[in-house]
This record gives sequence, C-alpha cells and structure tokens, in this order.
Amino acid sequence: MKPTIYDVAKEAGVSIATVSKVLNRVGRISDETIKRVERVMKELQYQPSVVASALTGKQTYTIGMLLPDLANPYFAEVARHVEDRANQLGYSVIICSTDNNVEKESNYISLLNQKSVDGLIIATGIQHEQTSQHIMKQQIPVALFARDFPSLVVDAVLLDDFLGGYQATKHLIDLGHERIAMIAENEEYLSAQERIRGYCQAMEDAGLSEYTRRKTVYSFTIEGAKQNVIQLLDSLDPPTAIFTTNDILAIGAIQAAYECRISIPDELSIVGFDDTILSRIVTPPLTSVRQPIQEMGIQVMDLLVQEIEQKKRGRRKIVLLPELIIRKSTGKPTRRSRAIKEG
Amino acid sequence: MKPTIYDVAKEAGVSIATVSKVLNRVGRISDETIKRVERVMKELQYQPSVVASALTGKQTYTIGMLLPDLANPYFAEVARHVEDRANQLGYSVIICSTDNNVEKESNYISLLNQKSVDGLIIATGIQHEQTSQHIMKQQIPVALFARDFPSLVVDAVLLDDFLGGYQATKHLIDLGHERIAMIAENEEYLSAQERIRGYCQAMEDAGLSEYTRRKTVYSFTIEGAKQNVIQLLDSLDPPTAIFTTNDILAIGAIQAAYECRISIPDELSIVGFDDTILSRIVTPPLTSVRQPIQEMGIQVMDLLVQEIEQKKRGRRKIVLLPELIIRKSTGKPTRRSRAIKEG
DNA sequence: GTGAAAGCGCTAACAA
DNA sequence: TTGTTAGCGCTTTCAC
Repeated sequence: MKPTIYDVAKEAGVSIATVSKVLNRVGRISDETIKRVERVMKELQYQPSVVASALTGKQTYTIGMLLPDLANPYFAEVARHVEDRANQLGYSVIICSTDNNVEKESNYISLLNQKSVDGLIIATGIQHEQTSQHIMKQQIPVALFARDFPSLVVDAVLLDDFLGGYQATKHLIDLGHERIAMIAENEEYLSAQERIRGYCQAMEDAGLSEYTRRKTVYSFTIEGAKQNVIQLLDSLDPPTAIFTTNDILAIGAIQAAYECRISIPDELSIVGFDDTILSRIVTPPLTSVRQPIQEMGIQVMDLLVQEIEQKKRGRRKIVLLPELIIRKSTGKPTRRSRAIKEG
Repeated sequence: MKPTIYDVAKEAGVSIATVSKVLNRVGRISDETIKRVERVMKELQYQPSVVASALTGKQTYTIGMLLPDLANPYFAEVARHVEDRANQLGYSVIICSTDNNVEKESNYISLLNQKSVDGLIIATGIQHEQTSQHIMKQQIPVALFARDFPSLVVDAVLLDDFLGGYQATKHLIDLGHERIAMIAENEEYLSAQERIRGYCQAMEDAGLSEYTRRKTVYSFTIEGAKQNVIQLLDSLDPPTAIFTTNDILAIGAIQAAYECRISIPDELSIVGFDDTILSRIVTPPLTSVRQPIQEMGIQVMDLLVQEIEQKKRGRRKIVLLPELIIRKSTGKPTRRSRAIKEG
C-alpha cells in the first residue's frame, strides 16, 4: 500500500497534525521536527493524497476544459498551451471534446462537477442556452476562451476578430485586389460574425462592397470550401483574392485553385485565419491572421486561477490583438488575373 | 453548498446507507424506497462526489495519458480517440505533454499518482529507464500506446511498423522506382526502427539495397527534412521516390520538391507515414501508411480498463495492421525523372 | 511547538 | 429491508 500520513507520523515519532503542518508549511514547527519529518517522507516516498485533501475542503487542482474537437489542430494547440500554463500553476486539465453537441456538453459539465474540478475553461463553440444555465447552477469558476456568452457573468479571453478580418482584407486591398470574395464558416459563431464584419468594413471603406454582396459563401469543411471556390472561379467575374474565416476553409480554396490549375498567388491570393500549423504546411505557405494562442492560453488560465484562489467572480474581458502573418499565398493581382474579368 | 448524501437521506426520510445503496444499486431495497430516494435526488439535483467515494477505496474514474506533444496533430488525434472511448466507459482523461523530457515525465507520473488516477496510458516517446522504474514503483495499471518498453510488464497496443515500412516501399518499387531514398526520424524510437527495417527489407528483396546505403537521412523537423531532400535532389543520382517515416518529414520533402521546381508525382514520388490530417491537406494529397488510430485508441483503453477493473496485470500485446492509403503523391517514374541519372 | 479530535462525503460490514 | 457505525487520508481548530 501507499504510505499515508499516519505512516510518516509514526516513523517520525510525531502526530499526523504535525506532519500535515510541515506538508502545508503552516503553524509553527521547530526546524528540527521539520527536518526529521521531511526526511521520513523522502524515505517512505510519501505522496500526499490530493483526493483526501480535497475532501477536507481543499482544491482538487484539476480543471476541466470543454472544446469542440481535440483532433482539430487549432484546438489541439489551444489545449497544449492551456495545459502548459496549468501545469506551471500546479493544475491538471481534463479535456472534453463536445463536438458542439448540447447533450455532451451537459454530460461533461455534470461529470466534471462530480469530480469536483476547481474550475472550467470553455472553448466550445455554439452558445447553448441550456449549457450556460447548467453552468450557472453549479457554482463553479468559469473562464471563456475566444467566446463570449453574454448571458454568463464570467471572465473571458477574446481575440479582436473584427480587426483580424479587417487586417486580412485590407492586406488584399493594399496589394491591389478589388474582387475579393469571402468564405465563412458557421454564422452562428460570434467570432465568425466579427471576422465577417471586419471583411465587410474593409471592403466598404475601399468602396468595394458591391462585390462582396455577391461573393460571400458559407462552408463548413475543406471539401465544401473547395466546391464553393471552384464555382466562384468559374463565374463570370471570378475573384482575384479570397478571404476565409479559418485555415481549414483556406485549404479548401487552395485545393480548388490547384484543381482549376490556377496558380497561387499569381492568379489567386488567399488569406486564412488562425495561423494553425496547417498554414505552414500547405504549398504555398498560407498568409493567415495569427491568434496569439499561447498568450491567450496563459491569460485564460490565469483568469481562472484568480477566480478559484481568490474566489472572486468576474466579468473581466481580455481582448488580444491578431497579427497578419504574410506568407506566399498572397501577392499583387497580375494582368492575367485581371484579364479574366474582361475575358 | 452542494447537497450531500445526508441531505438526500434526510429529505427522503431514510439513512445515508440506504441512499448509498440505491446509488450503487447494491443490497436489497424496496422499490418504493428506491423511487422515493431517486425522486429526492432529482429534486435536490444531487450529484455524488467521486472524491469522497474514491477516498473509501473506490476508483477515481480518471486516467492519465502521457504523450510527447498534444499540439502534434498525430497525438491530438490519438488523444481524441482515447478520450472518446474513455468517456464511453465512464472515465475522464488527464492529458500530459511531456516533450519527451525525462523530468517532465517523472513529475507528471508523481502528480497523477497523487491524484490517484486509476491507470496510465503511455504514448510518450523515448524509453527512459528512469521513467519505467518510476512507473513500476507506483503499483498502477499501465497500457502502452504504439510503444513497447521491454522492461515493463504491461499491456500494449502496437502497430506493425515493419509491415508499414515494407508496404510503403513495396508500393514504390511496384510502380517502377529503383532509386528510393528514405528520411527517418529519431532512430531511438523502436517504431521508427521498425519502419526503417521494413524499408530496408523491401529494398533488399528487390535487389535495390545498394542505393539505400547512400540515401538514408535523419531529420526531426519539417525544415530539416526539406534541407536534406534538397541536397538529395541535388546529388548525382537523385532519388525518383522518397519514403519518410512520418507525415511531417514527408511535408518537408514536398516543400523541397516545390522549391526545386520538381513536380510531384511526375518527377518525384513521396510516401509518408501515419496518415494524419496533414496528408489530406497538402498538395498533392499524400500517399501515406495509415495507422488505425481510432481502433488503437479503443483497444488501449479497453486493455487498461480490464486491468483496472479486473485487477489483472498483463503483458498482452495487441498488434494492429497498417494500411497504405494511396493518394496523389506517388506515381510511376517518368522518363524525365529517370533521365536525371544519365544527365 | 505539538497533539487530540472532529469532520469532509461516502462505502461497507454488521446489526437490527 | 433498513440503519448504525467505523473508517478512507487529510485539514483544522483548540488545548496543552
């Protein structure tokens, strides 16, 4: 059996109270006793049970993290950074992939509650009223990652998605593009909406909004985006550039271009969003709007831990700024690509 | 405060023992009482504390999973499938990225032990003697994922890596390639060694091993692989095909070809390994040796749970078979690519 | 400085 | 069929 606090106490010739005190560095214990107890703990390879300590009102030092799908490279990266920060702060994280499914969300929240996690990080997508109700009921600290549930009084770390959309589009406009189409993911996401808004604003500021009205498409998968882009490229006034609200859709656009034998960036420029590992892997490397994922992971974990340890409920919002990473998928529109219009 | 078993007992007019019994469906309780207790539990929204129940000798229904890096798409996918299966079986999983660092491994193992996890899944890379010692000390069920630590008496789910390497290389040989180079990751990994062995065997079986001796290169990163491939392509008898021991390295090879303006698969065929999401995303889509990751995740979790619940230590090995997924990155060698030799 | 003892929420004999 | 009670390993008053 694993040694308990009793074993240590007996071996060191003190009471368990004393052992507990040296363990937690509280109360006043003589240096001598501390030394002795610590030596015994080492000898016995004693590891205090966090289960037992949690039962007496202390924390479990475990948090839950809800996200749509861990297999998605973006969320994997998010999880990695959150985990790193958690580990630095002495916490472990239980990761839960919800597939944006209300029922799974609910089940996971109950489960995590039964396990007495100290807090929750929520990066799951759609705002389910039911889920947020469920969360409020459990009196557990929560921090939101890159989402805002207006109905919840909780801390959140956000990205300025509007700015990201604007930057991406502005970059294309500055290069000289005028026919800039957009492929967007699910409109329900607040962050997607903001990215779209950024795109629209940039187009409007440049007096180009007429084009956007006809060339905005929604897709959810690589394949969907690919098909949509093939159609776009096949239309009468095909775009010379495309802005997509995430890297996955951008990949679809790249594949479409490849299939149509349209070269990137010579005939078509593409800008993605999120700057996931995918953007560095595709050919050509993708220009993408970078989220400071690591920084966001640190911030969200810090917010949560502050809530947990200082027990102060918050509605703090931390908004971080995106950064456009320019790679090889964007360039000036060439005569050839412009020519398509007249052709 | 959250309701406890006492609240339920009081409200239902029974003892806590009775509540506990209906909770765990043990003993003989009248239907009537069961109904009443269950109604009260619902009314109070009672959730039994797994912390308390774990303290009385029951399980925590939480397992730990050690892997090198969650941000790596391959491991993210592995983690997702393991998590899914765990959830089905009533377990949660704490994911720990070790970066293949001995110290981190040790720390995580201690931590998980303090948290009384029911078991460990280890997918971390290098076989640290220290780590395995550490594991054996804690008397905790362990299952290995795609690794084998010969020094540990534990269950493992493995891939037939040798076969995978053989299949990939055979595919290239069957297409007519003779100058097939290999880019391998760290030789220390047993699985990498096996993949290499498969490649060598296939080359030997085809009487081609002379070439392999000169064209085997080791890289760890995309960039490293890229540089290595650029050199290979620049040599006197450049390969017409390349086998890489993982998809990441294959991506490096693709980028090298792109940079050297060598077209794939016309002038150069490439086969990757793992069939991660990356293989479907690059252009052209990558021919790759598929690991049945989902099946492996299910199996490893099942092995672990059997160990946990039936408390039987095992040394069972389950070996699953790889499958070559042929995409667009491989084709027959053309006259042009052959010509390079004479050129 | 140190220890005795109560209690955290639950389980599992053992009684009744 | 139901209840009493002694732990599980630890923390935390409160005495000494």
